Amino acid sequence: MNKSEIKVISVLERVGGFASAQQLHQLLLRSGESIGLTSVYRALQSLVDDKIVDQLRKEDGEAIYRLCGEAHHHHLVCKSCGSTVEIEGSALEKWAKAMAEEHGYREVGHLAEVFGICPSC
Amino acid sequence: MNKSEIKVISVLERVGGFASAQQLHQLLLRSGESIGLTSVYRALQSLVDDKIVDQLRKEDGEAIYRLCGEAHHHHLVCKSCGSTVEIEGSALEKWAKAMAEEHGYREVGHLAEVFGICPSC
DNA sequence: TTTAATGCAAATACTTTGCAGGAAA
DNA sequence: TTTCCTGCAAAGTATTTGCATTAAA
Repeated sequence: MNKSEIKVISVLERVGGFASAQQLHQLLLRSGESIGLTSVYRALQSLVDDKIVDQLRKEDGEAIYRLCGEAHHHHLVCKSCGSTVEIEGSALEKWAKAMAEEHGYREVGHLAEVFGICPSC
Repeated sequence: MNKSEIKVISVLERVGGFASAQQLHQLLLRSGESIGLTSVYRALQSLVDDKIVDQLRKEDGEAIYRLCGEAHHHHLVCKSCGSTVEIEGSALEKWAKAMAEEHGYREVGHLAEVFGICPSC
């Protein structure tokens, strides 16, 4: 955990939700921190790898980040405004495991996302 | 509905699931069609506006498209050799629907992929 | 002729990488 | 020293736009 990562975590805490790398960089500069955009990207990437930060994509393809809530979860994403909700996935885990076992697959992982239009859109 | 849009719809029908603009363009070229990447993007954008095509983003930010309301299946993919098996997904559909309803989401879709190491690898 | 469609090339936006200088151990 | 950290500048990638050419009506 280096300086950049600490700075990025603290600004993510301050934001309390999703923000893009560019926004986080601007916020850091405005609060007097000295940090390059490159370091923000590198810190975010490392935090995502360590599962400390969640990464998602807006409709326009820009990545947005926030501090992780729980361990393994999935997302319900609004196609219109991009707002997300973490959802419970034990039924999905079981399904993925069952399907993989049925076909003799080992070291099983999965990827899932549910999308739609949220109530406020 | 112009020529490009018709070509894009037909290749999406052939694909039967999600594909990126770049993939669709390659597929069209390989099947002997003459079309520019620009036209593929323009056709997709127009089809998305008309709600004929669904647009999503992969984790890496690339946009993927599929025909709306199309019944689809899922794949079990081998991380090692890339071979795939079609798997049954009714449990997953139910889960996705339940999660979305619980949060008041409409026009629900989902994206899921299971991966692992296949028996022969 | 008037309008719409097409595609190349350039522009754009976000993100990643190469590399050299600097900090830390 | 040796290793890691930084950030500028350059490169990379997906997508969009300007513009001149072509097809269609």
